[in-house]
Order: sequence, then C-alpha cells, then structure tokens
Amino acid sequence: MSSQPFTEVRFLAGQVGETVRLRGWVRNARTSKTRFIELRDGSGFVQCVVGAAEADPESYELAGKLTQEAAITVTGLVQQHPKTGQPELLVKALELIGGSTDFPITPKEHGTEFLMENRHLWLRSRRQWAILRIRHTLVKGIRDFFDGDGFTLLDAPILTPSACEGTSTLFGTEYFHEGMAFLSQSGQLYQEPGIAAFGKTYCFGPTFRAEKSKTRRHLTEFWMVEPEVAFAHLDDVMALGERMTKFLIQRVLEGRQEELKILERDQAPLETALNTTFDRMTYTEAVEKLKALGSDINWGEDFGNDDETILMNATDKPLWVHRFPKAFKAFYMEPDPLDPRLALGADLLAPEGYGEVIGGGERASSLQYLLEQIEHHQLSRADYEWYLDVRKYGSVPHAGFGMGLERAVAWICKLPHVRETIPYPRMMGTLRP
RNA sequence: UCCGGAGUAGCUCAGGGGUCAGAGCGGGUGACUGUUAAUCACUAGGUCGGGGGUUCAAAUCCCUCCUCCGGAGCCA
Repeated sequence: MSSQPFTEVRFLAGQVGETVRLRGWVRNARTSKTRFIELRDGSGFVQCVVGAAEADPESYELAGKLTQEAAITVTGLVQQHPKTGQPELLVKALELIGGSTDFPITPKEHGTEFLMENRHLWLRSRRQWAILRIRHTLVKGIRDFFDGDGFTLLDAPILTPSACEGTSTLFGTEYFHEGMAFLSQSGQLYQEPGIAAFGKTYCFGPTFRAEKSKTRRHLTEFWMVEPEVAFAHLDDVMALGERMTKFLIQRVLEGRQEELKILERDQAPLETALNTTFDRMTYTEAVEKLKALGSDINWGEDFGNDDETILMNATDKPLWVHRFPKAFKAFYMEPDPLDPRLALGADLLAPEGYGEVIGGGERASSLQYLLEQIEHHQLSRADYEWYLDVRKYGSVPHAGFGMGLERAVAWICKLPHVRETIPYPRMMGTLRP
C-alpha cells in the first residue's frame, strides 16, 4: 500500500517518465498475456498496461479478473504508447476499491429507452462525458460573457403567480392561501424591473413548460439565459446575441478539442459561425423566400418545422429572422413604428437543422399600449400591476432575449436530440431517474 | 392530442400458424506475447409487453390496453 499522492489523467501528458498513482473506474478490460485496462477518472481516459514482468503477481492476477466499472487504484510508470504516442501507464500495482457486477451498459449498442432508464449510469460513457463537459463550458462561458460585459445577475423566482407569456401550459402546485403557484417558464418579466436598478441584468436558471411536445428539441425542464438591457433596441439585442454566440463557440473550440473529437463533430460549421456576420432577414422577406423555395406558408402564419428546415438548408450561417407579425408573438413586444402589424422581435436560427436557439426582442415601453395588449390577450391586470410599474417610473426603451442552453449544446455538439444535453432530462414521459 | 413504427435472453436483434425459440454482445470457465467494441473454445441464461379472442395448435392471426421510438402541432 503506497502513500504516494494521486494524480489525475489530465496531467499525464506532462508526467511521462514519472511513476504516478491514479484512481478511477475500469471502462473496459482486455486480457491476453499482457492485460489492458482502460481507466477513466472523470478528468480523462488512459490505457493501463499490465505485464507479468512489470506488475507484482497479485496485481497481475487482479488485472485478469477486473469487470467493467470496477473502481481501482493504479500505480505505474507513465510512458508513451508505442504506436499512438498517447500517454499510457505501465502498471506496477493495482488495488480494488469497489467491485462491479453486471454493469448494464456494455460496450455494444443500446436502445434509447434502455439508455434513458439508465441515465445515471449512461453519464459514465465517453460520449456523455464529452457532451456534459461542453455544457459545463457553455454555462461558464455564458456567465463570463455577461459578467465581463457589465451585466448584473438578477435571479428570477421559479415559483410564480401566473404565466409570463400566457400561452404555454404551466406546471402548477398548491401555494398556501394563494391557491396555485406555477413553475416559471421565463424570468424575463422579472428582469425588466431589474434593468431600472442595474442597467443590464441577466438570469440563468431552469425553466418549465408543461407542453405535450415530443420532439428532438423539447424538454419540460430546461435552462435558459435571459439578458435584458435598458435603452436597447432590436438591433442592439441582435448584436448582443451574436456576440455571445461567437464567444461561446470560441470557448468550446479553444478548450474542448478532446470532447469535440470524441463526438466526431465537424468543426467547420462552428468556425463559419465564428468568423462571419450572421445573416439577417425580416419575417416578410423570409416568407417570400420560403414561397420561392416551395413552402405553402402564408404571410401571418408562424414558421413550421419544415419552413425552418427549408430556410436553413439554403445557408451555412446562423440567421436572424426579425419583425414578426405581432399576432403570434407575446403581449409585451414593442410594435414596429414603421408597420404596426409587426412586432420588434427576433429569433436566431442555428444552421445544420437546429433551428431556433435564441428568441427575443424589444419590449413595449408605453403603459397605454401594454394595458391594451393585456386586455386584448385577456390577461389579468392585477397579476401584472407590478410589471406595469416599469412603465410608470422612468420608462425607457429596452430589449432582451432568451437562449435555450440545451438547444445551444445540441447544435454545438451536433446531437440528434436535446435529451443528451442535460444530465437528467425531463420530458413528457420521463421523470426518472 | 394526431399520424406512422416497434415491444422475443441483462442488452441489440432474427424468427411471422405446426419439431426443442436462435445469434452476437455482456456474465461464467479456459486458451492466447501490445490489445484498444481484442480474438478463439465451452457454458449458464426466456411467462416471446399485459389482458381477451380465433384455431386441433398462437411468439406468429384478430381486438384492446400499456410502454417506447420517429414525425406533426407548440416553443427556447
């Protein structure tokens, strides 16, 4: 039993020639005369070579019996793989920390249902490790971006008294004498009063939508970052969203090369997004283009999934679509002064079939207009009295957006479904593990 | 909610009225001079999603329910 301190796999490239100790889990074990253990410790993956000549007899024996996901410590010499040049460990001693019997997720292929039931174990796979580390990098990048840009974090409540947008279905729960409370589907309405205190704010947390959506792009619980900026107009918020998106792509390209390679992500589209100005198109222009490309959409209708696909197949750059008919947008959107049928909203569509990642726009600053909209949408004025105060005491133009974290991760990793972008996905039919 | 597809070994699947329900992976035992989804041999492992029906006979055909997958709508 050695008293040598442990190192981590991520440091091994700088420790060639040294004798080190590692601890982790057996990803796979292959036995021949020389035995091979693929070890993962959370920081990376390394092959451990157990030869009869170098390892002590008990360790050599143990190496032949290791099962998938057994927890072990390994002591050995860091050397370079004779063929690949990657760091590997020539083992001197092995110790079993915790055995593992019949780990369900074997090296063969598995179906989605099985993997979802075993999500807590699926997290150990290389692919999930890579995805969730990129998610981590996005979360950190989002905070760094807004913090560095002078934003103040203003956490929004999760328990709310009513719908923020009035359209989507909400999860409800009993709340003492108030009757029902609802899980927040957006923190935006709480950011707007905040900008009058801090100028620029953002919230970043889980949001909930009880929509019965069964698509590759929907979760019932997802994370959203929502910046809000005082004195900002529609163009400002599109520029902000574009700058943030590029910042995040750059962070991933710089810091997550190993993960992108595990995912076999073609990096060219990300580099294109990073190095070009995003396209911009009004809703009206988009409808004309869609008609020219064969869609049966009519002006005044929202885009269907097919429409987004048609639009994005024509480009390899992210696309801002702005100035939508206000009929299908939220009550708080500022109308276009040049065309009152339009709202000053903008959505960012990601290329490669990922569709809407950001939705936002300029908020109505006129008290009178908002009151009309609340009435028109048949909302309860009493619920919004506090929100209306933003327009009574120094109302200013302001704008903001929301970006769905999971959709951004799905695009950057080029995943087929958002269920892999969050540790424990919540969907219509999925509440456990 | 609607439209399509699928539920057979721990996992991924084959078998589609009639003999004992099969393979690969994983597990077990053994072999094997550096393997990397290692390979090879042997071996254990099944209420064929639940219920009902047709038939001499149902994993197989019919009805129904459940679950999952893909798509639509709605959205970030």
